[in-house]
Amino acid sequence: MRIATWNVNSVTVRLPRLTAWLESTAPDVVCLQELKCSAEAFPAEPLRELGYEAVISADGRWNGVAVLSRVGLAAPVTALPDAPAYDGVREPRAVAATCGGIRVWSVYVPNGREVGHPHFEYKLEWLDALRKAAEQEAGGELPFAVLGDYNIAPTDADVWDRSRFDGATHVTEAERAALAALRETGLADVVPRPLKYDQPFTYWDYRELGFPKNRGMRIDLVYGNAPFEEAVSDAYVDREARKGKGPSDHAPVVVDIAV
DNA sequence: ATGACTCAATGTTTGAGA
Repeated sequence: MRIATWNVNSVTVRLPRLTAWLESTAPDVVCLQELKCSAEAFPAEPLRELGYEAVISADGRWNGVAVLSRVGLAAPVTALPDAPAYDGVREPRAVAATCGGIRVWSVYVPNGREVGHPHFEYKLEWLDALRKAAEQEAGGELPFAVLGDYNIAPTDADVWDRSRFDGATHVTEAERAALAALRETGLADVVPRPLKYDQPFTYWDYRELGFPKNRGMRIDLVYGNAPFEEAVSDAYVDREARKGKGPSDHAPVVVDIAV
């Protein structure tokens, strides 16, 4: 089975690239983030024509997540239990489903904006809610993984120049401690191989030639439990999908698993 | 070449992304 995660930065704008990528890559399950559309505007029909069912959580302008599957969608969940609200709103940042014998969550972790900003506290609280949800599922026999845009670089090697990140979000001890707590539920970081260069970056800023200069970050992660991790046969970042006209600023992470 | 930001709505500017 082939499973992928991709922050598409607007599923409506990216639809032509998404459908072409689905046809060329042929994943069985895809976790999407940053749909940036209402539930009504989600392009369910063109995806169905390619054989994919979808479970989504979306409410308009920002955020929005989905799981696409062509191997079944069972036991869908469309919100993270006990997720904190921000400005009084519970944002659509997590969905789950069981697809072909694998339990997956698609997550879009809050950005945090700046250290000390209320959004940063929100990020940490949201990650704690995710940890509690993972505790319920990570210990089972079923292959289980939380895939998505975590907005955290797990190590200093996961950013292109650590000295540029002093005082910034995405690299702090508090954020990395939240990731460590998530791993302690029984999950491991499935690190993909890069197709070029040494580091498997998954995001490059649109500005200032970020991609051509490979000024990237690894912030799109696959956290799998033992049955999942032990079945992984390959994992890579599809940087080809970041090239050309009109890409997302994130590249997909693709995992092949012997299930 | 991989090329100098992009997206959606609050819409001709703003907020967010990271």
